[in-house]
Amino acid sequence: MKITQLQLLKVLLNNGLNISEAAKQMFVVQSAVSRQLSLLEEELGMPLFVRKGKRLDAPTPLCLDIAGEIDNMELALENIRAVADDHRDARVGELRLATTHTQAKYFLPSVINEFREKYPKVKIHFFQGNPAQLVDMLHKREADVAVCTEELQEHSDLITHKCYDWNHALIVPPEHPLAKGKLTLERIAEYPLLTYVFGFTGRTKIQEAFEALKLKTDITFAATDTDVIKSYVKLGFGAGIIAKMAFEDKSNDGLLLRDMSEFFPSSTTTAAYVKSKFLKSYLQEFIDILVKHGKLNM
Amino acid sequence: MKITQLQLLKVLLNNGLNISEAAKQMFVVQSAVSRQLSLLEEELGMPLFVRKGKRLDAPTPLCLDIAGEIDNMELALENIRAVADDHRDARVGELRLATTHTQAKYFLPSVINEFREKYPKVKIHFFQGNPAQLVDMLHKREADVAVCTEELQEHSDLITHKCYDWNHALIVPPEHPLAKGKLTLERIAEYPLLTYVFGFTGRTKIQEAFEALKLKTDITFAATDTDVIKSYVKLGFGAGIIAKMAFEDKSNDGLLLRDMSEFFPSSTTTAAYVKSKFLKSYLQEFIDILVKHGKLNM
DNA sequence: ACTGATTACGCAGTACGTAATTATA
DNA sequence: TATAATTACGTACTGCGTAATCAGT
Repeated sequence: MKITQLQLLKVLLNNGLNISEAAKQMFVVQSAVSRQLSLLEEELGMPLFVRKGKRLDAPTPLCLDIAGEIDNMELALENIRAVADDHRDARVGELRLATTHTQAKYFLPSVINEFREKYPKVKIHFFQGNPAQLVDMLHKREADVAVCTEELQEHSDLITHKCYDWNHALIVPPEHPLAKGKLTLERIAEYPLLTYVFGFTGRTKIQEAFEALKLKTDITFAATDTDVIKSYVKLGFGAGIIAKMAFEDKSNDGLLLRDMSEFFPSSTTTAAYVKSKFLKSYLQEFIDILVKHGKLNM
Repeated sequence: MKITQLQLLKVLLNNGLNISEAAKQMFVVQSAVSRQLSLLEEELGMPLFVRKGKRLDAPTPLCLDIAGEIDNMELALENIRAVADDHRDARVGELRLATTHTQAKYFLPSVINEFREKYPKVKIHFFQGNPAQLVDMLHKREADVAVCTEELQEHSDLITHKCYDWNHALIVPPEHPLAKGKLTLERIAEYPLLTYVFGFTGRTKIQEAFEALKLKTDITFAATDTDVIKSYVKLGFGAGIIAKMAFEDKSNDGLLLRDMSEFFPSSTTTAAYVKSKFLKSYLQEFIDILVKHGKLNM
């Protein structure tokens, strides 16, 4: 049983059981993949895929049962390499950070700044996505750490660190009716709204608050990031509901901010990584900085 | 990075860092081991052992950090093989059972009997040892399941199943003064006692009960198994304190049993296996039978 | 016809063994 | 001196690539 044979199996599962495609990803020719797969099946004494003629049609139950163990093995191997890298030189390496636009733009800059000062030689890679994608990146080990607001606590195979709590706020142009007077959800619901798409930054909490009062909202427009929402609010498309901290920015030219913390429960921004992952020392420290800056923000 | 290179590292650590010895265990010559070790060190970019001239003197911190991950990897590989074996034929294989003498003799026979009827083709290997050794065997994966009374619940990397509770009892020859009259710990402490050695079958509970009353005991004789204790009790060496269920045996010829459940807290016999181990279907069922028979005993 | 998988065969890299060398107890 | 580790070199094996064959869309 060879490491590459087992990895091959995962690659096949992730590429529609296409041997040719798997071969490309592993930088070998099809015949090599075909043979290694046969050898592995022979060693295990059972087929890993049901064939339709010569094509792979579906994974066998055995194959699926094995897949999880291969994940464990790959993680162990990556950890071994990480441990060695850390012992060799704990100040170099890369940090693959998966996060959402809002966190990347409004929370992380100061964190990254402090981190870069301490570890100038660590290459930082940003990956953006929705929270579900971020979790997926962690599981596939394409990212080391994820930072976002939703979804993270629910996964028992992730270790999470609370960074900070925040609330939502309303942004409107000065001439908008909601710019003045007492705010209520009932009043707000009368106007077109712009906010985040589902799965992002507390969108469900917004939804639930309105629904709890049986209010129908006119969410004209939903985006993944605050900047887009702001732009359209400026253009007069309606009132925006955004993460409050996303307002602390120079480019708000003229928009008014109104607190909405009384209407929606606060959200928590969280950092996470996979449970049995070995954290190189600079990753460990990155998490520490994240949490520290989170506390400063509160 | 090759599987065998990583396994080699564990073998070295388990054999006093002796390359020649490791070579024997891996069925290759010394030079092969030496070279593979060098290659691994080269790939990791750091030495795994500090050398004293040409001999390995001590593992580096890196080496120790890596060792745990290698365990995970080996476990994953063993699980893969086990899954495949299970899919190929779930009725054959081996069951490596680590247990103490008392459990092997008085609790397990009926369990083994039922199991063998269902799985006549599974080879059963018994390993005996003290509870600490049993745990060690699980960790080194030299045994699949351990059954004993102590030590198991405290290990968070083991999954445990309660089998049954039991109490201690006193055995004496008919002519012994303790054969008659009301039993008290004070009275018992006046006579020479025979019981289990430390680390076995509730010995600490016996100790603690006497100490709680500030009684000094004369434990003349301690053994790992009940049979030996019985023999010496018959020879008049003193009174024996044994697991009560160990009396249900033909060969007690003449010894008297007196219940002691009021003096010592009951003990629990438990089955355990390592947390992330894949259990073949017959192992799963073996555990079920263990628990079932445990309940019958209560 | 075209895409995709298997089989056959030659070549290259890797790992082992034997043996010589060097170092330690 | 005996034991243990490294280095050198020849050999066998394993895994890849090219190419031909076979099967499905």
